[in-house]
Amino acid sequence: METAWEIARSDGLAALTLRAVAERIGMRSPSLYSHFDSKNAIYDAMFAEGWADLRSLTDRTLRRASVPRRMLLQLAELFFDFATDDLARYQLMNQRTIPDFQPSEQGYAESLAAYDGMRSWLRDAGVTHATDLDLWTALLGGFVDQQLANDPGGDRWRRQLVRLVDMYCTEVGVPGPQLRRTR
Amino acid sequence: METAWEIARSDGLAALTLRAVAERIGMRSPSLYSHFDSKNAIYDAMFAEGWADLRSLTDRTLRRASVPRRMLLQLAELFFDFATDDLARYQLMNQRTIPDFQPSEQGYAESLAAYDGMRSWLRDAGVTHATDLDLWTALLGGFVDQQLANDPGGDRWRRQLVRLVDMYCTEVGVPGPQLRRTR
DNA sequence: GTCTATATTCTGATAGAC
DNA sequence: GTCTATCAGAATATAGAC
Repeated sequence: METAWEIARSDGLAALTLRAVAERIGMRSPSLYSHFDSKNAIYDAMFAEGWADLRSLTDRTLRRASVPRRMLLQLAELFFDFATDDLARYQLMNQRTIPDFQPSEQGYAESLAAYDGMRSWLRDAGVTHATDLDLWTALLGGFVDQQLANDPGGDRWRRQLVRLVDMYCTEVGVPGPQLRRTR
Repeated sequence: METAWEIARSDGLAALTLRAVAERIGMRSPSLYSHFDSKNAIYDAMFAEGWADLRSLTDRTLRRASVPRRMLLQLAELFFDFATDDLARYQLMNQRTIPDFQPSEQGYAESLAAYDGMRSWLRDAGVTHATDLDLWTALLGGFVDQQLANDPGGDRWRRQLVRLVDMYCTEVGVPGPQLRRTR
């Protein structure tokens, strides 16, 4: 798994091959079939691991009962940094990059669990409407996408996260003063 | 080109092969090299065509001098519908799905021209700050991504576009009354 | 411009010995 | 669990006849 992630990160998600994985760990490709049923099974394990990592990171990092707007900003920064940290992982988790790959029931469940986790944090901030949740995911995803596509390694969108959270909070009615003073 | 688009749409962008293209039009794959230098040259032509189509569609459809908020809504709907109409096209134009592909200078110029077009429409609405433009692209892209990934063919995010435009206009200071009355 | 033929390389996957 | 050997097929690309 480690090696698979390394290859996906450096050469692209679609460039992942069994031979490349096996070679790097000093094995032959058929031996991998003792551990995974197919290549897609590797993608699937990576998919599940990505979502599990995001969830555990969130649980370890965020603190409840802080000022709602501050908490949402932390949530946004956490997700943004996690996502932009690894393009291949983000593509696997959130975009349909690999034509044949579809997550298994387990993998899908992992992604739902992560989504539920995020939902509970938003609930703590008083956000419960389904449309408000959809708005949140779209805003965050959009920022991540632009950062990855148009300024990889930079902070052109990352530095507007505070503004984004303020705008969102105002829109959905999260109380509290603005986090940011000027444009 | 037509056939290449068809294959990319139905089987995925990465599933595009010279053989498949040639077969569908009653040719042999080597013959394609009389028209394109390489496979990536086909991707490149598709990339440029996608951006050119978006630009010409925008120029043909939008009207200047309407109410700023209305015009921005039209711009948003136009882009959203164009993008969600064809996942493969969107991936090619906006995401790094094909590991080896990088747009040529011409293709890149086409994308810049389309971006300039969008910028001029936003300028007409009084939006000029670079950060405000970045915010616009991120918001729109995020909506498109969520629609494609989580509700393909549906309208779960599409129907929140009015809300998005209102929120954006309020944030960046586009004058005029709200387009929408309730959540 | 299109064809046949072919080079070269890579792919995921299986059979079966150890 | 790991190996060798191999399958069956696919991929992009080139050479050269017509």
